[in-house]
Amino acid sequence: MNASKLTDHTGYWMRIVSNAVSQEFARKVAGQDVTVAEWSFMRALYGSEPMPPSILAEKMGMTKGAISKLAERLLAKGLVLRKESKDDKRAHSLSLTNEGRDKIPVLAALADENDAEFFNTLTREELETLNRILKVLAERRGLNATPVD
Amino acid sequence: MNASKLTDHTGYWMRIVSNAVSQEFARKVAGQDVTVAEWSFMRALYGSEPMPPSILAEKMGMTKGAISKLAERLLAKGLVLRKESKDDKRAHSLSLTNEGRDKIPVLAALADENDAEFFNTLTREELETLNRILKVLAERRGLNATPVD
DNA sequence: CGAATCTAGTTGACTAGGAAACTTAAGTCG
DNA sequence: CGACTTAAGTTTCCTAGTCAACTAGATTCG
Repeated sequence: MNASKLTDHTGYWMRIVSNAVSQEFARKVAGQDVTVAEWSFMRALYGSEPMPPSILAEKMGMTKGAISKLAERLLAKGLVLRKESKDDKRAHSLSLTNEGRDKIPVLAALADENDAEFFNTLTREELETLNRILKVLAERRGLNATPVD
Repeated sequence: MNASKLTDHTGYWMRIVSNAVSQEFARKVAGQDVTVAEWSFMRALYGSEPMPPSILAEKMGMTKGAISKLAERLLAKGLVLRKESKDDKRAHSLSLTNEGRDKIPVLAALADENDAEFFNTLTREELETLNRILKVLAERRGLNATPVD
């Protein structure tokens, strides 16, 4: 390796850009009394059957602990519902409340707006490529195996 | 907006993928007694003139406070040097120590390895597109205005 | 020149998330 | 059945980063 040059580090750039996008989005959703992680959580839940925290953790690429705390917060805000499992007393499932579901379009609109702000300098084709790549990468790591409806 | 479908949220997917990449990388560099942010910090410094914390904050998309603490840690580890400015007693500049510089290739190798692990399923062309897009986005936000040597 | 303002960087209070220990509930298998 | 082992979630401890208040050194301008 050359002493003064570094090859591209995709992860490095991705982290920087992602942080910027998330930070800006955080500002946008703060007005809705929701954090970025909470949006992520709700989005993962949206349109799916109720699911256990463990699955959610996998989908979001977070630990069980983090999900546990997130769920607690969302529960307190009345946006998420926790239901015990009948056959396994350890397990439970999480789903959106009506209030939570109602909030999705609002948050999605903010997400669209934020995306636009960051990514609208890309050509349509570039953006599609980017989205496709990100989803492929996510799926390949078992992240967010959302039914591609 | 359809009630059951969400459009693509590039930021959402980027965050999830980026987190996964960073988490894995964190595990890899832990053996070098360095964190991801510290690597980022050192990488930003590498091959450039000594620079003030404020510039570094901009490049990395972090706050001054975070940089201040990061610098403190790296200083303690002997990887970074802090020098007072002559003409402005508030200001100082940060640069890598020899030890810090020596560590770069090792860390870069780990970064390469990590990148490979995540991104080698992409075609060469996809990867180039991804890198190009990320850099464009970073530059457009004034992030990491690294001289493209 | 001196008061007000601005700027560079640090510090403290707070929040979020990871790792690992822990709790409780299932399974397994002699 | 009863002792181990495994699994689902929670909790505790710790680290890292944001935000806002703060300190100290420049700068401006009456």
